[in-house]
Amino acid sequence: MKIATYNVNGINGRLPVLLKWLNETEPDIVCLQELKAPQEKFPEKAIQDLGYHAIWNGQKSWNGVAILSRTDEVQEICRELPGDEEDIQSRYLEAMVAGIHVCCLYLPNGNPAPGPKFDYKLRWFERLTTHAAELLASGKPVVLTGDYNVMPTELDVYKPERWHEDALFRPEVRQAFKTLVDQGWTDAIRKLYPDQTIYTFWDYFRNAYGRNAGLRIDHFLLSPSIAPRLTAAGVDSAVRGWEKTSDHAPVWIELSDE
DNA sequence: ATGTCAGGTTGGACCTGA
Repeated sequence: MKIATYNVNGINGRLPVLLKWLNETEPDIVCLQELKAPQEKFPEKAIQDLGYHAIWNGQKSWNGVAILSRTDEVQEICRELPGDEEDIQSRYLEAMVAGIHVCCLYLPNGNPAPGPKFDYKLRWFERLTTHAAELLASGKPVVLTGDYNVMPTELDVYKPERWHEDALFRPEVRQAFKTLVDQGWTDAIRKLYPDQTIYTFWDYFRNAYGRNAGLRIDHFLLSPSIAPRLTAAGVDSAVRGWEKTSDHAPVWIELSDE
């Protein structure tokens, strides 16, 4: 079974790219982030026509997450991260698919830092960590995936010295990611490729993709009950070179049958 | 500092967020 995560950066603006990629790679389960579309503007028909069930949590202009499945039904569990009833940003969606507890998240960017946006990012991270601990304690097979907006280590940044003050790389944020992973989660890409330079994002400026000036900020965290099933993982980086494409590339993992 | 996108709008040119 293949599970993918993809920050599409506008699902309607990038729809041809999304559909082409789905057709070519046929992931079983897909988590999408940055839909940038209100609930009623999700391209449900186009995605259904490719054979996918979908649930989504939309929002006008910004954010927005979705979970797609072409195997089993998607049984929604919740559409907000617990811990702040005043948080109205659509950044979280959790569902049961094919016996797997799938959590799709779009962690706040946090720039400029320091500032209220950075504070919001850290609070969001704390809420995620609290919720993740409960999921771990349940013992269920859980996949916690999406755009974390964090480069965990210097290996995940093309020029670390330029990013130390950025909200995606500041020590507080890297520590927050480490605290989360240290609960017992497996970073799928790093488990299989501990020393390789692997990026999932290249910004639109200065030919970043052409120069491979990238970041690794989209991650798969696996609970101990599912991590032993991990057989492969990768980034469909060629998609980043397509016309009218997102600044992120799709990331995927392959799981063996139980 | 630079640079490039998408979505949105006190309307086709500028704003925000990334």
